[in-house]
Amino acid sequence: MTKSYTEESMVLESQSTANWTDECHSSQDEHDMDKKNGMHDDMQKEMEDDEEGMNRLDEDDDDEDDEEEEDGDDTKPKRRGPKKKKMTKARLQRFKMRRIKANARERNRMHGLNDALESLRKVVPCYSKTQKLSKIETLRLAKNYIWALSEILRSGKSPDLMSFVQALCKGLSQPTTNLVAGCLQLNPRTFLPEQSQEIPPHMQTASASFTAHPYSYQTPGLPSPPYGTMDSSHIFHVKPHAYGSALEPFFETALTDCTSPSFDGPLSPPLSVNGNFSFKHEPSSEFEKNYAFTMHYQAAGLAGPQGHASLYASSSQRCDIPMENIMSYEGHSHHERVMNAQLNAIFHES
DNA sequence: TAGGCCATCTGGTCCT
DNA sequence: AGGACCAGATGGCCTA
Repeated sequence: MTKSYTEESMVLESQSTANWTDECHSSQDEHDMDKKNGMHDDMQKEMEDDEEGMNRLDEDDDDEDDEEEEDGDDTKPKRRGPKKKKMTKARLQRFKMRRIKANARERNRMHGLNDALESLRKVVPCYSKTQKLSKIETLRLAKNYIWALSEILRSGKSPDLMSFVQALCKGLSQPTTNLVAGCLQLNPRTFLPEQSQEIPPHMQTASASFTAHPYSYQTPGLPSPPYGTMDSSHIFHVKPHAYGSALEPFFETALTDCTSPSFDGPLSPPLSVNGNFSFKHEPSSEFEKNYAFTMHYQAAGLAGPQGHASLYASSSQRCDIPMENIMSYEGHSHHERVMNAQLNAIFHES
């Protein structure tokens, strides 16, 4: 393993590996993990040395004071300033010990972070055990998801399918976009830039109106593609509007869609007071059948009409969804449970 | 083979 | 002093 060597670590390197070769009561867990992760041979050797050093720490610690006084080299002129402590064997070992413990903590911390990320993967659309979203894509999708749901809550209107998916995929890489589309049983090409002209006029309108995502990834500081390639403001060449007003057309369109012949239900908020969160987009043509997509979250026990009823006109007014079109999230029931819990929390906390 | 993603180590900084 | 957090560096794995 190549490391960024510091003075201290180089000393460590040269002294420790040569001297501490005896008893090794190393942690089997760490070794297994390292092997699993394809740890370098010399890295493993290093770890072994570290652990040996740890085991011998107690013995050597007793000698520390004596060794610290061994500084007596009279031939060199004395240096001013704070005396730099000599890196004695004991100090080296203490340093190594600290380093080992710090490494372990850091590993645990990162594992905790990864666990949290894994939890996040499970509650955003497109959870798959087999094809995991990358960390960065998970965060981006989650952010888009939260944003989209917030807008639904804020406006109290159902978004149309295409715009919702576009919102989800905003700023995501092409592969992730495909993945999300696949999970939602959509054809990703239907909302990719080069295919935009194939989108039915009403969908183009809806999509175009959803282009003012305030947190677009099309910013100079971000890495070059594939990131940021899905910003629909450049997809549809529509001028971004200011946040807030920008979404209104999107939800207005959704409203229109919901009252169009494609929807047999009345005007309906996607998320009712009872926590019934549902989209409906019944395909009205062969073309649209490709986009069959639904979400249906049943959140029992959420605040009743007295709670957040004011947000939405009536909990009984919903666009219900044909169950045959239910989205194909892996672990959908789990997803639902988590969502229910989250909605519960949201409604009960506010 | 290049690029993306990831796990790990490491040193620095801040806080208790 | 020690722990948490962070960012940089590095090397392994995987895929187009």
